[in-house]
Amino acid sequence: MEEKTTNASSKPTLNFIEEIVEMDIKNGKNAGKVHTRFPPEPNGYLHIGHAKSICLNFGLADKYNGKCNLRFDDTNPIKEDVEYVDSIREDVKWLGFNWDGEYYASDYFDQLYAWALQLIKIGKAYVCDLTQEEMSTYRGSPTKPGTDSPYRNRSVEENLDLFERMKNGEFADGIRVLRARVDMASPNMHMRDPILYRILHTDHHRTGSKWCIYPMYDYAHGQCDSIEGITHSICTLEFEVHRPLYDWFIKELNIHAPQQIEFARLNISFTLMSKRKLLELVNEKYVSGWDDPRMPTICGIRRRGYTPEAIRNFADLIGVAKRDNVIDVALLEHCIREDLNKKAMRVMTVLNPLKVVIDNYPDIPEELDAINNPEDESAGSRKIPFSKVIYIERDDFMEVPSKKYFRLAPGTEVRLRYAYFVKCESFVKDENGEILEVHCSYDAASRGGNSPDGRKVKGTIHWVSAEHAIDVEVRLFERLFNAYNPEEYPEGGSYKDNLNPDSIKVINNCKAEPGLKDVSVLSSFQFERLGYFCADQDSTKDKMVFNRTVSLKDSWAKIEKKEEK
RNA sequence: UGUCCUGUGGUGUAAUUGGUAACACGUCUGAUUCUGGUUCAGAAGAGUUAAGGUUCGAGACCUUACAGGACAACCA
Repeated sequence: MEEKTTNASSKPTLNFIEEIVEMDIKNGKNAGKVHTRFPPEPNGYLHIGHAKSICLNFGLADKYNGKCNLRFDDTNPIKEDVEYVDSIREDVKWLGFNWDGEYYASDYFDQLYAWALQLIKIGKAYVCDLTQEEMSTYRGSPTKPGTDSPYRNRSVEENLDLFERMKNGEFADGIRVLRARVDMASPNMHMRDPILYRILHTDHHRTGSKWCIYPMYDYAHGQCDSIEGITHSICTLEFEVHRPLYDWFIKELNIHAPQQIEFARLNISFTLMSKRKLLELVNEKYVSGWDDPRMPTICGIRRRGYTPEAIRNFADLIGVAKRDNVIDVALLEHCIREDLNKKAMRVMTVLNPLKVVIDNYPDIPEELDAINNPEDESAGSRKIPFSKVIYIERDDFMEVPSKKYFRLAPGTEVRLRYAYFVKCESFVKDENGEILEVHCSYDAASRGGNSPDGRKVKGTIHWVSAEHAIDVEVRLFERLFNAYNPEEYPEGGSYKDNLNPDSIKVINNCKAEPGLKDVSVLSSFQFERLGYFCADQDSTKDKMVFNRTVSLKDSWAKIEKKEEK
C-alpha cells in the first residue's frame, strides 16, 4: 500500500514498454535483468527516426540498469557496406550513447547454420527447388491459403545433403532455398514455410567469401537476440506479423526466448523518412550527400546545428505507443530552440547590409562590450569595434514605416545593440529610388546602450562596423521537409520532383563582426528572428560560411500579420 | 472478402488499472525585455470513432459496426 502511494506520486507515467519491462522485473523474468539492442542494417545512414529507436533501447537499459548492444543486422551482403557501419557507430556515439557489446549477425553465421541443420533433422526445415515465381504462386494470398511445395517431404538425408551442397557452392543463385516447415495454410503469410537461407554468391563485408548462403532476417534476428541474451527485442510495428515466426524458431530450437515488442515508428510532418528514398536522393545527386543539411539524417541534422541533447529531449517528448503518428515538425524545432537558446553564443551579423553614417561621431574608433549569451553569464563578453560608418540590416530601416514598425525610420531613435542610441536625420537615394545610405546622429551619453536620462527606445537593432567587418557567405537551407509538403505539392510527381530548387540559397556579401571563428553557433538580433545559424564544419572555403538552420519561428510572418491589422 | 494491430483537443502522449479528461507542442491574449527572441501570466480548443451492453458510475470491460494501418521480397 505504502509503496503504491510513493510510486504514484514520484514516478512519471511509464510508456507501455516500460510497463512490460517493470512487470517482467517484478516477476523475476530473466532474473530481473534488462538487455536490449539497437539492430540497424548497415545499408544507409541513420535518420531522426532511428534516433527514436536508439533513445528507446539505450534509455531502457539505462533506466533499468541493464545493457544495450549495438548489432549490425548484416545478413544481406548485396546492400551493405562498411561505410554505413562506420557512420552508424559515429552517429550513435554522437547522440551520447555507449553500447555494451558490438556484434554483427554475421558473427553468428556458424551457429545459425548449425541450428538450420538441427531444424532439418527434426523435420522442421527442407530444401525447396521451386523458382521464385512458383513459390509465390504456391504461397497463395492473404485471403487464399497456400499449397505445399512438392519438395516439402524430402527425407532428412536428402535435405542434409542438398543444404550442405548449397553451402559448398554447388548451385547457382536462386536455384534452391532452405525453408522452414510450418503451415502453408496459415492465415499469417509469414508462417507459410518462410525461407531461411538463400544462395548468394556475393562477398560479405565481414565474412568475405566464406559463405555463399545467407540467412534471412526472420531466421537470423530472433536467434541473434537469443544468443546475446536479449530480454526485450524492440522493433517497429511492421514486424508485428513476424512475431509468431520469431517465437516459432525460438521454440523449435528450444533456446533463450527474448520478447519482441513493437512500437510505432516516428513520422514528422513534411519529412521524408524512408531510407530507400533518402538513398535515391543521395545517389541521384539531388543532395550533396547523406550529411546534406537538408537531410533528416542524424549527420545532416548535426550539420544544421542540432545538438544531441535536443534530439534526445525530442525523443523523450514524443513518447512511445503503438498507434501511427505524425509528429508536428514544430516540436522538433522547439527542442532545438530551447537547447540552443541556453547555449548559443550571440554574434552580430548583417545579411543584407545598408550603410549608416553617424555624422556627429568623432572619427576615433572604439571598442564596446558585448555579452556573449544573455542566457548564460558564464559565457562572458567580448569587445566589438565601433566606428563612424556601420552596416545595419536593410530590413531595419523603413522610409515610410508602418504603424507597428519600431526600428529605424526618418526621425526615429533606436538603440544600436551594446552601442549607442542613434536617430535617423536623413537618407540618400539613387536615381532608382534605392536607399544608398542613412545618416544618423548619435547620443554620446548613451554609450553601452542606455541613456542616463532614462528615456526609452522601442527598437534595438544590430550592426557591424564597416571598416572592421569581415565578409561571410550565408547559405539558407529550406528544410528538406518543404520538399515533401503534400499541401504545397498536392498532385503528381515524386518527392524528387517536389524538391524545391531554392532549397539552398547562398547570400554573399554578408557582414559579420570580426573574430567569429571561435564560435560554433551564431545568432544575432536579425538571425534569431529567422532562426539560428551555425558555422558549417565541413566548409573548405576561406570565407566563413554559415548555414542557416530551419526557419525556427517565422516571426516575420507574424509581425507582418500584426501590422496588417 | 483472410489474419493481426490501432482509434482520446490541430499534433503527440497521459489518465492512480472502473470514479466523470491531464501534460507538452502549436494557436491566441497581455506583461516584461538591450534580440519583435527568451521569460512570465492567462485564454480558447476534445467529452475520448459510432451504437448498444455490464455497472451506482466506462476513455478504460463486453458486443457489433465503422475508420486507418500492417502482411503475399530468395529485403530488413
